[in-house]
Amino acid sequence: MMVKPKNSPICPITAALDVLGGKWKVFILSYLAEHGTLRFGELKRLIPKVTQKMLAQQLKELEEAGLVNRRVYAQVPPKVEYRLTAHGQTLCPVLRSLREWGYLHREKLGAEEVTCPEVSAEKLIAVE
Amino acid sequence: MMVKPKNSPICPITAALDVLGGKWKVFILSYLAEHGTLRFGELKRLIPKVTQKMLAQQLKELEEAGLVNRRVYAQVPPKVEYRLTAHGQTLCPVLRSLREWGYLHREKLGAEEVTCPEVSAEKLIAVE
DNA sequence: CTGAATCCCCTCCGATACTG
DNA sequence: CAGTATCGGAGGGGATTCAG
Repeated sequence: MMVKPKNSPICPITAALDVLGGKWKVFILSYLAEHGTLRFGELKRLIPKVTQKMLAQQLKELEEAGLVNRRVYAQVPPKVEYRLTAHGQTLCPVLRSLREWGYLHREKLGAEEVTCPEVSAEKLIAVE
Repeated sequence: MMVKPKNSPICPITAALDVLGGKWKVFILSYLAEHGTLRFGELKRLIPKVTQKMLAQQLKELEEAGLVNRRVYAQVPPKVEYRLTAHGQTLCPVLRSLREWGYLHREKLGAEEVTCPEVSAEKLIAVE
């Protein structure tokens, strides 16, 4: 009697991207995975280019998705901490995998960029 | 979009998202990882909601990023095949990881929908 | 069949200002 | 400190048409 999905069976990729697709969500999740618990301002500092508005919005969506937990301390000045939920923690392998690839990918880009920046063409001839 | 400042030490996440951030790129890469080689029309059929324009655009960007190889057959009607480059193949673990998580996440969503959505004790008390 | 080119709507998101 | 509210520009991306 499991009234299953009236909707179309969503593919796994879609299911994942629905939740992770935001412009800053992977950053947020990644930093939370790394640091465990972070305050709003700490996240803001870790992701300099995000605006307050977007950070708050993305955090809210992540919370609604059940990936992030929001804890408010009743004090002045306000203090709000964010951390991954148990379900959010299941993303850690994915985030590590992505970050690892990004690291290697960046290295490869760096290797390709060697062909130009500051060394004159003359000096490059010698190589290879 | 894929503008990368020359000499800034980009974090791995940024490096990864610069290349994968497009709306359809993960889908494309995932299907190519699964099928090995696909024609344009086959990709279009596998991702029904993408438009021709976006599919072509995203494929072009992936090609420029060095993740996808484009092979054109000189014949009429035209035939163009896409596949992952060697470097693109290094993404397979990431894609598998993501897809696996999406699958489990989707299951969890289904399970959660059975429960009462009225229960929202969002603030303060956060037990785990 | 594969793709480029146009038009154009509509969402996203940045800047700014305000609140508790 | 941690948000919310509002406005407005930029551009993502959809529909359509043209081309090889």
